[in-house]
Amino acid sequence: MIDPALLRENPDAIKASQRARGADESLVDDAAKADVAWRKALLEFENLRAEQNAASKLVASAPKEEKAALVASMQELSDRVKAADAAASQAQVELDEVLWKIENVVVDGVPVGGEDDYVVLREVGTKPAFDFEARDHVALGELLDVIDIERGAKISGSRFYFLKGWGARLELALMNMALDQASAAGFTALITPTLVRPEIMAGTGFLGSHADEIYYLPADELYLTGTSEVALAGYHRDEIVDLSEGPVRYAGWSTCYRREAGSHGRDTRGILRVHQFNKLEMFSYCDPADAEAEHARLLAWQEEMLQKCELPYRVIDVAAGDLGSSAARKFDAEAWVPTQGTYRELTSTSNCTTFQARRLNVRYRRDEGKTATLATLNGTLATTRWLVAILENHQQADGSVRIPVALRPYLGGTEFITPKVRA
RNA sequence: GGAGAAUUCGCCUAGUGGCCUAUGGCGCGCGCUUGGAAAGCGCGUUGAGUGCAAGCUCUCGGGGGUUCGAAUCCCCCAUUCUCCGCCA
Repeated sequence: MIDPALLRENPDAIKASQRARGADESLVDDAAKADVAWRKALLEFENLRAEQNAASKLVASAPKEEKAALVASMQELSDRVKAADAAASQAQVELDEVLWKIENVVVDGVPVGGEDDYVVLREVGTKPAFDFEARDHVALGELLDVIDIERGAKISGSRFYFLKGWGARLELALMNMALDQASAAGFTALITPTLVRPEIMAGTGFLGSHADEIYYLPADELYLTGTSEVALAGYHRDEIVDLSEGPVRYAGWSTCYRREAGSHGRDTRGILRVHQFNKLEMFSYCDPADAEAEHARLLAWQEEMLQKCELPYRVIDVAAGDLGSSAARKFDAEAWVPTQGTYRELTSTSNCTTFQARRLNVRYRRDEGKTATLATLNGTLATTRWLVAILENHQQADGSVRIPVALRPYLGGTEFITPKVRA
C-alpha cells in the first residue's frame, strides 16, 4: 500500500509513477477524494462517541431513581453513534479499496515503459565459444542421467522432472554454496512453510491479477507459495522489528510451486519453466532511507554467486511497466543460455520500499523512539533453473560438464560430471 | 475425530456489566541515594488514528452481536495447552 501521507502531501508524485508504469492515473484523485470523505466521517463518529462516553459517565454516577430516565434519553444518541460508526467504517473500506489498487511509487531513474524497455546495466563474463555442436540442458540431462523429465511427466504431468544422481547433488551443492555465502554476509537461514493462509498471500500482494498462477487447496483454505518471499515477508507481520544493528536479513530456502497457467506453450522443453523447483531467497528488512543501498548490496551478492558459478550474465534495470505492483525498482540478472542464443533470468531483486511492509504492518523504531513502517527487499540467490545455465555453459565436446571451481568443495571435489560416472 | 481449559502492555499477572481513563510484579529507561555499585526510593514504560494544537477516538487474540454502557454476557473464527480416540 502506498503511504497515505504522500497522497495528501504530493499526489503528483504518485500520478507520475502511475504514468511511468502505464497504470491508471485517475486512481490517485479517487483516493484523495475517498481520503477526505473518510476523515470527515471519522471526525463525526468520534465527536458523537465522545458525547456518548461523557453521558455514560453521568448514568453510572446518577442516583438509582434517575437512571431510567437518563438511559431512555440516551437511546437516540446510541443510534446516531451506531450510524456514524457504520458510515466511518464504510468510508474506510472505500478508501482502502482504492489505495490497494495503486501500485508502489517507482524509484527515480527507473526506465519508463513496458517489458521491452529495460536498460542493460552491464554484461559480465565471456560467452562460451564451442567448436562442437552444443547440447541443450535436456540432452545433457539425459546423457549424464542427471535430469529425468520423462518420468517426471509420468508421475506428475508436464513441467515436472526428477533431478537424479549428480543432478540432485549439483542442486544441493548450489544451495549450500549460496547458503554459506549468505550466512557469511549476516543472513539468518530459514526453511519456510510453503502452505500459507489467505491473508498472508493477500498481504504479500500475490492474490491480485496473478491469482491464477497460484495453487490453492480449498479443503484446507491454504495456498502453495511460489516463493519463500511470502513466508519471509509474513514472518514479522504485526511486529516492531529491531533495526538498531542494521538490516535484518533472512536467507529462506523452500520449494516453490507455480501453476504457469498463462504460459502454455512457452518454454515447454526442459526445466526452465516448471511447476515445482527449489530456491534460496534473500530477504531484508531495513530502514527506508537505506533501502536503495541495500538493493545494491543484494544485487552485488547475486553477481558474486553468478561469478562463482562462472556464468556469463547481464544485469538489467527493469522498466516501470514490467515491475510487480509491490516493487519500486527491480534488477534482473540473466545468464547466457548458449543453445537459446539469449539471456535468461536467473535472479531478480526488488526494492519494495514500505509498500509491502505497510500492508503487513511491519514497523521499526526510529532513533527518537517513534515507530515507522520499514522497507522490505528480496532477491534470488539460487534456484533449480541455475542448473540449465551451469550445464549448458560448462559442457565439453564429449558431453561431460565441468564443475565451476567454487562449487567443487560442495561435490566432494568433483571436477567433471561425465556420462559414465554415477553418484 | 471427540471433550475441556486458556489468550489482558516485552514477560508474568489482577480483573464476573458503569468507581477500568485496566491492577500488581519482573524487565527496561531516567532520577535520587552512594567513593563506586547493589539494595532502597521516586517517575516513566502497548500501540494506532485524527487534529496546527489542546484534545478527542480506538486498542484486553480476531470478527460479529446483546446493552444507554462490554476486558466482563452471547455467537463465529484463530492459536496454545490438557485428556481420550485413531495412525505412523
